[in-house]
Amino acid sequence: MAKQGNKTGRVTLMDVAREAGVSRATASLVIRKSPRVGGETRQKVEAVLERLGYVYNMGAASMRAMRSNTVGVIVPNLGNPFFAELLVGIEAVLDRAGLVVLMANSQESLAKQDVFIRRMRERAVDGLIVCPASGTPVSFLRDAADWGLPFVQALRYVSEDSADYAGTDYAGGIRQAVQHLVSLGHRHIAFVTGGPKHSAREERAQGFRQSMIDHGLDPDVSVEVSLGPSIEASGLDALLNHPARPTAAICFNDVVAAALSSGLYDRGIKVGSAFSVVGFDDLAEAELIRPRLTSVATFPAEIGDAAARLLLDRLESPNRPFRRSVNLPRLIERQSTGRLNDPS
Amino acid sequence: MAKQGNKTGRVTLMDVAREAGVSRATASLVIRKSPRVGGETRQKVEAVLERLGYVYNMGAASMRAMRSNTVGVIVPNLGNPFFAELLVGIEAVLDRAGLVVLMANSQESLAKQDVFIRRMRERAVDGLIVCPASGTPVSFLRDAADWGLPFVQALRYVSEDSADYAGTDYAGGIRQAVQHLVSLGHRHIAFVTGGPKHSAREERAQGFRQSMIDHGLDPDVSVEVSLGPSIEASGLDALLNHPARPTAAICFNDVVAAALSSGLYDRGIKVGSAFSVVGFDDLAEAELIRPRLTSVATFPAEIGDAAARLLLDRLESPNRPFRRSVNLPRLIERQSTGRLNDPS
DNA sequence: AAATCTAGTTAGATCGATCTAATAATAATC
DNA sequence: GATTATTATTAGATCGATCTAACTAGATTT
Repeated sequence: MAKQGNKTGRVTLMDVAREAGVSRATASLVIRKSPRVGGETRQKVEAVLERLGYVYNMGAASMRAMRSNTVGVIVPNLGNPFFAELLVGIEAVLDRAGLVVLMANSQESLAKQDVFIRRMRERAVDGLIVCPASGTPVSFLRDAADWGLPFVQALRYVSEDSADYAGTDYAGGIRQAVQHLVSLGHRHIAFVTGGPKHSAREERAQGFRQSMIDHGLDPDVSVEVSLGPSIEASGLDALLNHPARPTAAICFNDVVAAALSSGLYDRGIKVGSAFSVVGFDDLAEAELIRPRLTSVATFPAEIGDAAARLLLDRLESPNRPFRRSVNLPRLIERQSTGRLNDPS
Repeated sequence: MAKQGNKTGRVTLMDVAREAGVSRATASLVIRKSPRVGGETRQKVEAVLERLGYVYNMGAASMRAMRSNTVGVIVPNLGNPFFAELLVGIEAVLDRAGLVVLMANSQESLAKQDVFIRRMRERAVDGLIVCPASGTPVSFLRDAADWGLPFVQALRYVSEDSADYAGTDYAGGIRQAVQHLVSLGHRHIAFVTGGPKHSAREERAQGFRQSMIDHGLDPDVSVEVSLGPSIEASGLDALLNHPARPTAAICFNDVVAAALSSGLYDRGIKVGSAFSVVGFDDLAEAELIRPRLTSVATFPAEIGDAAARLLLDRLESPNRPFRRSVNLPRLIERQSTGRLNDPS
């Protein structure tokens, strides 16, 4: 309880050593749980540790040990529950490994992203998990390599083969969605997208094209809308008045799908019968909106889990070859998709 | 570009000093933007800084300077978009102040919360913003004070007057909801709650009781449900079969409200006409579900903003008296509430 | 011209841990 | 019984910054 009489008021290893009648070095070995210290000494030191309320000073330690037990995580849009879930998964794994998360929200800004990475380097993070902001240049990965900074890409990649990557099989997810709609009789299917451009979006768009071609259908029915809480009228018009007369739409993500679904509802178009909508990500809201949203579940927390594991593995052996961890998404059929009515 | 030949490979202030032909001390003054260094010298050093790709070592600095420019933030449930938004607000303010966020998710576990706080102390955070897990003892604040750790409570408080607090006027929000329902003709109103117990929940419950009493109505119609993506049947039964025959419900938060709304929908009870539902928090989904959810907006990002400012102020002057920053919530009327039909 | 002031710079100690290499004490081997 | 291992411990250097207090050299005052 009684504080030691050094300047800062903080209890240091030196205080502990003095009090326990051992050297700093021995005290250090005790807190690091080294087996090279005798049982009696260990107990004595541990008692003092507890009694003085000693708290490890990671800053001092990381200076010599070259290990901060801290990891940086940068997401592009924390306000999106999808990324929040990703963070949940990452945090849970790193927590169990005794690591702490330095978190930052780049808001898709390259400038911010750069600043955050610098701040994290200043804090000597052991590694970085980043969902790269839209437009991140490839030099990004080269820089990280130059700095010797272990680096995992999550959800999006800048380059597939020069860093670890954890994501999900976006194209495969879209394929399931197309397959589902086709089996319900739909032939004219639109892809509705929006927001910033990046690999995850590109993969979905490509997956859509390819799946449509595989089914012998027109792959060019694509509509771009601006993202927001609700869909703007022009986007809805573009979809409904599209020359291809789509009867169903696959959306880039659930936010777009929810906006589309409520937009259709407001125009009196019955979602699930008159028009089918498939979302992507399967956020909690997919289950809550009515009609319940059919969506491709991507399990963001699982992806976060995988990303964190990739990083842990790399910290353990920095020179292992790069890996890709690709989760398999799964279509969750609900009420927003239905069998195509014969046109009247 | 050319790396200096020290052991770790890292460019240090010493390298910079040598290269620029000045002392470490001067180089240090330059990076700290001290006015006590000459213009010519400054430029020379800055050029070298850039050329060598110098990165500040916060760990080394914080050891002497007693400042890590790092702040810990602990939330009880990151998966809830409400807390994610709070985090967005906190992060934005701290980012602008050049501080970095150490983030942790306590999942309402006191044990985890304790571990996280220790880890943050180990990393010498300058301060802490915490939404205390349910059941956090008052000793918590005393400990923080003992450790000299600047501490802000967000959304929930353990004690009102022994630490800063940023939250919202929960009782006032509930009052608006009651007022709204009463003005629509409702007389039998239920309060639907769930999840862990804490000050924010208590304030809402108290606010409900008081508002009902003020309107001369029965304040005791309260139903507890278990939180989850959808509402369990027993909770719904308890509400609908309640002896007081409520015609409207005010929910603890939007997650409960959305679950209730869809539960009612599934039983064929028209929300907004046959039964009115008011949510709390006004998450994005309030706008997306159908019927659109009437909800009390609490602007979590704003609360995060306020919490972060409180912390910044306290870091600046550690001995100022404690403050409470209470946001004013606002009822957003949508479609889930409607005038009471005359009972048939 | 001596004394005082100011602005710019710096050597050396220091923060709190870890690492290296050495040492002492005991046990195992020949 | 001398030599080699093994185990437990430690003194002192070190990581990379900041702080303190001192020291220039030139400008200003007396």
